[in-house]
Amino acid sequence: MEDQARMMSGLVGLSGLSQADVGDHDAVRKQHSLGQPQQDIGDILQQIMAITDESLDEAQARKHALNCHRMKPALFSVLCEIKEKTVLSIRGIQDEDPPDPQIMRLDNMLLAEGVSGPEKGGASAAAAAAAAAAGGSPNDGSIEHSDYRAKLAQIRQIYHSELEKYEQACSEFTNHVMNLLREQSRTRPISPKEIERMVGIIHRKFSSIQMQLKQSTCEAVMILRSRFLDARRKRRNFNKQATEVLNEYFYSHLSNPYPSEEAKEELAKKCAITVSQVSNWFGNKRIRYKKNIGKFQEEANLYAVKTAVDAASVSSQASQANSPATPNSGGYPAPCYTPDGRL
DNA sequence: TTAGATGATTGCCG
DNA sequence: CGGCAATCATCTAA
Repeated sequence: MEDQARMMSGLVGLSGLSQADVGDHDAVRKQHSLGQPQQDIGDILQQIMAITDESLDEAQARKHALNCHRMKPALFSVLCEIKEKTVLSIRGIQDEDPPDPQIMRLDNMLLAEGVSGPEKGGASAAAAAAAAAAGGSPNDGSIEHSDYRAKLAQIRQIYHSELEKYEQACSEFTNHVMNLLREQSRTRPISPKEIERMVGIIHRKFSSIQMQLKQSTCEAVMILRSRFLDARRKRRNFNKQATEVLNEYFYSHLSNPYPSEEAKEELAKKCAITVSQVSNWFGNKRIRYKKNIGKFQEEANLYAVKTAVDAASVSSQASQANSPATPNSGGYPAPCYTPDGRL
C-alpha cells in the first residue's frame, strides 16, 4: 500500500494531477527523507519520479546520488536493452534506406550547370558558350552571355549561402540534441547507439530540406536556360547591312535562290551571322517571296537596280537608263522565281 | 497598343 | 539531310 502511494506521488509531476488527488503529501516526504535509496528497483524508480517534486539543488544532489549508485549501470543497460527490443528495432528497419537516386540526379545536374561545382568552372563557361552560339549577332550574343553568367552566378551564390546556412543549422541542432541526449542519458535509458541513430534521423531530415533547395535551384537554372538559350525569345533582327547583303544575293539569284554551302558560308561571314541563320533567312525569304510576289516586287526592282549600278560602276560605265520606275532593264535576272520555276 | 515584319522552330516529305 | 509550310515569339513602326 505504501509503495503504491509512493508511485502515485511520483506520477504527480508527470500527469499534472494535484497532490490531493493522489494521496498524503507528508507521507511521501517522509519517504524521501529516508536517506539512501533501497536496493530494489522500485525504490530507484520512485526516486527518479520524485525528483520532479524537489527543489533544483535537491534534485541535482539526488541525480548525482542516483548516478553513483552501484545498480545504476546494470539498470541502465537493462532498460536500454528493453527499449532497443521494442521501439527502436521497429524504427531501425525503416531508417535503413539507400542513398536517394533523386538527390544524386539533382547533384549531377547542379554540377553540370556549374552551380555546385568549382567557382567559374568549365561547365558554366560551356553553357554560356552554347548560349552565345545559339543565336543572335556576336554583339548581342556577348551581352546575353554576360547577362546569363551574372544570373547563373546569382543563383549559385544563393544556393551556396543557403546550403551553408542549412549545414550550420544542422550541425548546431545535432550538437544540441546530442548534448541533450547525453545529459538525459544520466537519468533515462538512452544508449550511445540511440544517440547515433537520432543523429542519423536529424541528418536525413536536413538532407531532405537540402533536396528541396537543390530542386528549386535546378528549376531556377532551367528557367534561366530556357529564357537565354531559346533564341526565339531573344530574337534580334539582323542589322541593315546584313539584310542588304542577303537581299542582294537573293534577288540577283532569283532564278535559283539556293546558295551552295560555300555561298552560305561566305554570306554568313559577310553578315556576321551563322550558316544556319543564312539558311533560315533564305528559307523564310523563298517562302514569303513565293507567297506574295507582288509585295516584294518593289524590293526586287530596288535590288535589281542596285546590283546593276554596282556592276555598272565596276565597268565604269554609267547606266543612266536604269531607275526604280523602269525595272529589270539591266539584263539582270528578273523577279521570275515561281514555286514551280525552280531550275 | 497593335498590325505587320521577321528570325527561329517544328513536322513532314522526298 | 535540305527544303517547304505552318506556326511561334518577338520586334518595330505607326
